[in-house]
Amino acid sequence: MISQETDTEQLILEAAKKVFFKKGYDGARMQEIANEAGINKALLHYYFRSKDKLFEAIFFNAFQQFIPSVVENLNADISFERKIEIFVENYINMLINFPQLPSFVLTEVNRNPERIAEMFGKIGIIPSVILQGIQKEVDKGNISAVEPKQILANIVALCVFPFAARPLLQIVLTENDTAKYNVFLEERKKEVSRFIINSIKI
Amino acid sequence: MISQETDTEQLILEAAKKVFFKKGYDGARMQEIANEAGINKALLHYYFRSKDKLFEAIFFNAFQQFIPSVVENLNADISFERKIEIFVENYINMLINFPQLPSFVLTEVNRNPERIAEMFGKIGIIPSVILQGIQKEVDKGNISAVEPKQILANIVALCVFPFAARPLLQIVLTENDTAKYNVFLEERKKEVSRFIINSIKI
DNA sequence: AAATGGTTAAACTAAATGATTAAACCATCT
DNA sequence: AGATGGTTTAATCATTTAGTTTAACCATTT
Repeated sequence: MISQETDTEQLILEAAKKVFFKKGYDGARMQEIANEAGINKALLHYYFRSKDKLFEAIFFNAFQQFIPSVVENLNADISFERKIEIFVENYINMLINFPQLPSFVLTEVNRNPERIAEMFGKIGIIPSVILQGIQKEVDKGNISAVEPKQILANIVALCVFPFAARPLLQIVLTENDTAKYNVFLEERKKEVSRFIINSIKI
Repeated sequence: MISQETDTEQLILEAAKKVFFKKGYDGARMQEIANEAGINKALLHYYFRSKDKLFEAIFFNAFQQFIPSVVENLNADISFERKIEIFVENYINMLINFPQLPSFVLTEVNRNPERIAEMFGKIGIIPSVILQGIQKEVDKGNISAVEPKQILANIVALCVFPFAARPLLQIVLTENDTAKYNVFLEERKKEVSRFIINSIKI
């Protein structure tokens, strides 16, 4: 019984993720999700009551995955440069595994910006910690006196944007060649940290 | 007569832009556009035949505005660093004036990536020119030997991302304070070019 | 002022879609 | 075998929505 339930529920979640990621909330159709899962449309409502609820499950999960937890890394006893290298490598690796994550989250976040604040609360992330961590490095004189805000924005932008804007950048940068663009993304793991470190070193 | 037509047509375009920018193609409703324009829904179809056609008009315009034309700037007889400063300042200024442009274009580009290639043709932009321009600077030894692809991606990412991800970044960076975030965006005009130049100088 | 032709609106249509209901199904227990 | 209770489906509902039709409107021309 239980295995039955988790199986179907899981099946639905995977199908819903696929469809929502591709079409967004407004473009997704319950029928299409049902087809994708190979089940009857009424089952979706049986398990999740409404499109909203089903979407919420998918979105919360995606949001959690998209917002990186950097706290452990920040406290580690290594140089700031090394911290950046590790973060960038890990985060871009994750994005390579879930390439539609940025465009999905950004689209939905823009569609409904109000509910985002409470989302941060739910996943227990305190943004200020990261900024303070960077400020400490400035105070210690390890990096040049740039506003932590700007540094953090730069790191995230450089990691995420190539995924969020892939359809455009793939044309502009690699003649719309998917394989070439994948190479470009691989190279960014080293390139982004080199770039960041270069720009903030004393 | 003519002024009548262009007036109504313009009215529709402005209303459509407002609604499409906020809700996206799938979330937008013809009725809402009509309300926004203060006219009857049938008039939308009278002037634009279909939702698709109306959207196409809005999207083409937005796309054109979003893709910067850098050719003149690239050929100007000034240092590469100065070119970057000018581009970044102009582009971020434009984005400050049309802040929803990035999220709208990126959302729609991801929803329908296939049609983008021909869009570039229509607006007469040859992406390779920009990359070649950067390569020339590398060859001349003006900047360090970084792949032009990476440099261009970095410049665009740093300019666009703070607008595309504003609802998230505003919480993380400026405690969800709109005025503070606007200051942050202003500061980026200087910050981004400083950042780029620092990272590619020999 | 009557006719003409473009413009606007009200009413309507057909299809799609999220949601509900009621019945069928199926495994487990007695 | 029959009852029980959760699971799945087919059929249906109510609403929304893009698009159409028909008539009213209005300025210009004759």
